[in-house]
Amino acid sequence: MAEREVDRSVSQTVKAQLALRDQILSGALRPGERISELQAVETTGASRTPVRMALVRLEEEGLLEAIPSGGFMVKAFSERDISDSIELRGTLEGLAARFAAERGVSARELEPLKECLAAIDELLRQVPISIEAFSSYVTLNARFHALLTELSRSPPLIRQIDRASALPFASPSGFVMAQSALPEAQQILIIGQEHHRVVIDAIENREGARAEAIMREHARLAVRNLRLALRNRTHLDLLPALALIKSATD
Amino acid sequence: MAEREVDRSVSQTVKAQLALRDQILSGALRPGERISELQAVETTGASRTPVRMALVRLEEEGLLEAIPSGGFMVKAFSERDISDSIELRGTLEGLAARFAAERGVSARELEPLKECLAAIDELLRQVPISIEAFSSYVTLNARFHALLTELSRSPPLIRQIDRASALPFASPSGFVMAQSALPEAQQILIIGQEHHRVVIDAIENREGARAEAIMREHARLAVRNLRLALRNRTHLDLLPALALIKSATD
DNA sequence: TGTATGCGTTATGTATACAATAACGGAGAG
DNA sequence: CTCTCCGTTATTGTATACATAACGCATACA
Repeated sequence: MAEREVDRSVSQTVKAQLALRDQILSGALRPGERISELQAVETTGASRTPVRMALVRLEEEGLLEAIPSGGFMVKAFSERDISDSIELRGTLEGLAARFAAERGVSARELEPLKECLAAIDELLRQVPISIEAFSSYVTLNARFHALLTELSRSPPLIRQIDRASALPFASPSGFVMAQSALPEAQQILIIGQEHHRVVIDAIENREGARAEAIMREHARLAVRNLRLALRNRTHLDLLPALALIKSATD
Repeated sequence: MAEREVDRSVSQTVKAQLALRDQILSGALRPGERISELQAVETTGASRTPVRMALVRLEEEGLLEAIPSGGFMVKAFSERDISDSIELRGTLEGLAARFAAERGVSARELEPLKECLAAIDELLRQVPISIEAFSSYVTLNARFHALLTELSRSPPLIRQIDRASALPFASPSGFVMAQSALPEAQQILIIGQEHHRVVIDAIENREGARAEAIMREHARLAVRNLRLALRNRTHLDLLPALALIKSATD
């Protein structure tokens, strides 16, 4: 078939990677399910070579698992895998905060962080928070975490944090959304914002240990809340990525 | 050419990946240098498809960097990148030690760690240590760290530590070899062994915080020693992987 | 002499054909 | 009726051909 429609604006590899990731996170492909290359070729519109490159990348990202006899399957995660991933990310972010504090950060570099902080404050003034505001919160929070990571000025650490965030439930947006399933959601967001404020203060005052400690606490709080949220399964449709949890945890 | 000699014992992709990694770590390909696919095809004996898969994997490993206009180049690291990578790994291992301590480890699981410890003690009894003994030490030390990581029983964490060790200088073998360049090498090994002993003790007594702290100290020591070793550039041929340091640090 | 443009060469991105292997099903024997 | 073996089929692994974009060089014009 020569009349394959080709979108030349992005590479076929990237297109296939995005499409497959969507399929996985949306739950169209279930955990444990084998991904057929041919099927992926049909659904993504790319040919086998870019599809295979995308599969390799997704495996490295942690969303897929190589099958010894060949091919890939969608990875399945236990509840503990998820909480460990969040704690792992918190530990890495703690190190980033410490690096930032110890190495010093100019007022100008801290500016965007403070803007984020102020914007979130504004959102949280609403009681109860609206859906739109919550959506903005998710974006701003992710931005805050990304900026904080950057402050470490450590490419290897930034890279590792990015990798740790590849798992959707371990990303800032992911765990905020998981927490939102709880009745105390608003209170949780306010506490989280307090953490944000403290870490900036610690970095400004070059208190590495405090900066690190608060980010770890931030993550531990997220873990506790995730545990609670997983009890209230009814709300979990808020986090489609949780489709990745293996059903064995039921 | 149909008469390409093919080794069917391992996949061509793996073969290419190993061959390319060797070329990078041995310094045959210099940092910043662009890797030509065609050239890689010739040197590895695989065809372009497996070579490309290997390149993608090596990029994800952190040894290569994608060039925006296409293709890959050998990544270059600054001295700080290296020390950050070691500290990063130490932080992750600290978390692993804490998990092990908090979650509890049976005596049977601790057995192989203790065997490692005893074997290293045996080696360190030699003063000065022989080349062969040092080589055994490198292996045993890597084994100790791998076993400790496993004790965390956290697949996401184990995975992340493996990734952090992909950079050769950040692996246990890597930094031990870097330290060996120092005149105080033997003393350093003895201190490291003391750390190993403490972490096992902490895990046995379920002291998570102490187990974590000692692993982080272990890494910080390695960083300090690496800094010293980098001053004594004359000895650095002991660590071929240091070919990855960008010459800008001269 | 310097710069800009155009063409040619080379390398990468993509598609597909071919080969090998593993999984699955059916048939036959115990 | 069940287990095993063989054949078929489907899917992955590999190779290569083709398309396209980038780089460099040369030439011409300012």
